[in-house]
Amino acid sequence: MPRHADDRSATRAPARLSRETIVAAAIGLADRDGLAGLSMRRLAQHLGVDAMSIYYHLRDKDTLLAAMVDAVAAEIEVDGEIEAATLGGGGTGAAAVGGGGTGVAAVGGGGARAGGEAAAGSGPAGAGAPGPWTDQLRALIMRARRTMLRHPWAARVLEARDTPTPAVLRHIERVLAVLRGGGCSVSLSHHALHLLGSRILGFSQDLFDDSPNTPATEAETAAQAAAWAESMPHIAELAVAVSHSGALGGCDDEDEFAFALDLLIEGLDRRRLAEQG
Amino acid sequence: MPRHADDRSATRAPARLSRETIVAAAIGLADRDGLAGLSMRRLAQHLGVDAMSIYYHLRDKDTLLAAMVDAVAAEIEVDGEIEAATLGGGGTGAAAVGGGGTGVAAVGGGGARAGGEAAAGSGPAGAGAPGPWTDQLRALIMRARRTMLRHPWAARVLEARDTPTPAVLRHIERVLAVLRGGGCSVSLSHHALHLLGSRILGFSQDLFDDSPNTPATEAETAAQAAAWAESMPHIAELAVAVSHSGALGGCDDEDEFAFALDLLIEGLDRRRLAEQG
DNA sequence: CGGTGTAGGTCTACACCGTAGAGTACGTCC
DNA sequence: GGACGTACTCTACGGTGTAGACCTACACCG
Repeated sequence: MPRHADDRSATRAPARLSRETIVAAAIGLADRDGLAGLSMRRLAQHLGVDAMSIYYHLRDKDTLLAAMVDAVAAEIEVDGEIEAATLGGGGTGAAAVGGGGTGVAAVGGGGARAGGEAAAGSGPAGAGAPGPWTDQLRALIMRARRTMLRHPWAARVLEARDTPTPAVLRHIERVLAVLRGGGCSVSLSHHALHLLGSRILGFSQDLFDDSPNTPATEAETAAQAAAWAESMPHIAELAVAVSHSGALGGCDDEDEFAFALDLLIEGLDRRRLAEQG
Repeated sequence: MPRHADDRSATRAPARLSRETIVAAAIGLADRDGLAGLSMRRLAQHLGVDAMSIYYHLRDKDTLLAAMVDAVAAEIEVDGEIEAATLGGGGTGAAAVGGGGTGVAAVGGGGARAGGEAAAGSGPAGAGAPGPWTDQLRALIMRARRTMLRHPWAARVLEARDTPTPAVLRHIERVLAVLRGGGCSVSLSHHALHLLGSRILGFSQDLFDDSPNTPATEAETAAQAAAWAESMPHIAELAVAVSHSGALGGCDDEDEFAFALDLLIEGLDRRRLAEQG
C-alpha cells in the first residue's frame, strides 16, 4: 500500500482508477448511452485507460453491473436523508387520480380508516417520516421510484440478477420495517413483499426468489438470521419464518401470484363501485 | 413467382426453412438453454443450415425475438380454447392464501358483493367463461401466466421490447374486453391496464408506454382507431380516449404509478385489519 | 433449346464483445 | 540491490450480429 493514501497525480500516474471511480463512470455512461452502450472497452476509453485495467478492480462485467445497481440503490437512502432534512414529513403528491378513489383513506366500503394503530415500534431501521404506516410506505416507494427513474437501465439489470445487492437488501429491510411497524403480521408482510415486487398481467415472475434456492439447512438459516439480527432484523425475522415451512407454508409462487392478483382485482372492483355509486 | 404456391419438398431441398420453423426452433432452443444460449449461429446449426440463411426469412435477431414472443403470446389464446373446450367455466384455483382475505368476494369492509352487474355486453372479443367479470379477469390472467411460465425467457424479451406484438395486443384487447364488459369505465380500464402491467416497489417503469411516442396527429390516431374498430374495439376506444388529452388527462406515468400504489396499499391495509379483527 | 430472373442458401469478412494470460512499470521493504 | 506486491497494459482467442458478394437450382419465356 502507498504510505499517504491520497497522493494521486504525484508523479505522472496515468489515471488512478478505483472501484468507485469505475462504477461512477459506468453509471454515467449507462445513463447517457443506455445499457447497450456500456462495454468494457468503451468504459475504459471513457476513463482514459486500457480495458483490462478495469479487471484489476472488478472481477467481471457482471460484478460491475452488480456494483452499479448497488450504487443506485444506495442513492435511495441518500435521497431519503436529503428529503428528511429539507422537508418535514411525508406528502409526496400521490393524491387524486382519474375516476375513482383518491388517496388511501377515503375510498369504497367503510369510510376513512387508514392508518390504524400508527407506527408503534419505529424499530432500529425505521423510516424517517411519522404518520400512518400507509403514508410511510408510499413515501418510501415513491422515493425509490424517483431514484430508479434517474437510471432507467437499473431496473432491467436488477430484474436480470437473481441475488439482491446489499443496498437493495437494505431497501427491502426498510420496507419491511414500515410494514411490521404498521402492524402487519410477518405473514402479511411476506405477501406484501412479493406483491410489491412482482409484476402482474400474467407476465413475469417474482423479482427475487426467496425460496430456499441454496437449500440451506435449518441450522444454517438460523445462523445467518442471527448474524443479521441487528443489521436487518425484519429480513431475518422473515427468513426464519419462511424457513420454518410449517409456519408460513413455505413460499409458493403460485399462491403469491394469486394473492397479488386477488388484491388488485378486489381494488379494481371497489373503484368501479365507487365510480358508479 | 412460382406457379403453384406450395410444392415444397419437390426435389432434394436441403432443409426447407421457413419463418415458422425457424421461430419454433428458436423457441425450443431458448426453452432449453435460455436466452443467452440463443445465437444465430447456434440456431442455424440446430436447423442444419448456415447462419446467414436465417436472415433471408427474418431481417434481424430483434425481428426473430419479436416473432418468438408473438408466438408465445399466441399460445395464450390456444390454451384458452383448450380450456374452454375441456372444462366448463372458470375456477382456476386462485383461492385461499395465507393470512388474510381469501378470494375476491369475502373480504374486509362491506361483505360479499363482488361481481356487480356481471357481464352485460360480452362484446365481440369477449372471453369465454361466464360469471362475474372479476372471475373472468382472474382466469384470463392466470392463463397468461401459465403460458409465460412455460417460456421463462419470454417475459424478459417482452419487457425489453417497447412495442407490443400483435398477439400481445390481442391479449390486451381481451383483458380490456373483460374490464369494459364488467362495467369498468374507459378511464378505470385504462388505469387497470397500467396497474396490471407495471411493477411496483419503486423499481421499473411501465410495460409499454402508450403515451404518444410517435406524436401522431389526432387525425392519424382517429384513422388508426377506425381501422381497429372491429378487430380491437376496446383498444381503439381507449386509444381515442387517451389521445383526447382532455378526456382522460393524457396519461401521466406518475399518476398511473400512484394509482397502482394506492390500490395496493389500500388492499394491504384492508388485509391487515381483517387479520387483526 | 438457351437465356434470364429470382428465391433460397452459403461464404467470407468486419467490427465488436468479454476476458484469459503474460508482460511491464513502479513503489516499498528487507 | 533484490524481492515483492500493486496497478496497469498488450496480445490474443473465441464468441457475437450481420453486410455484401456469391452460388445454385428452378420457373418462366421467347
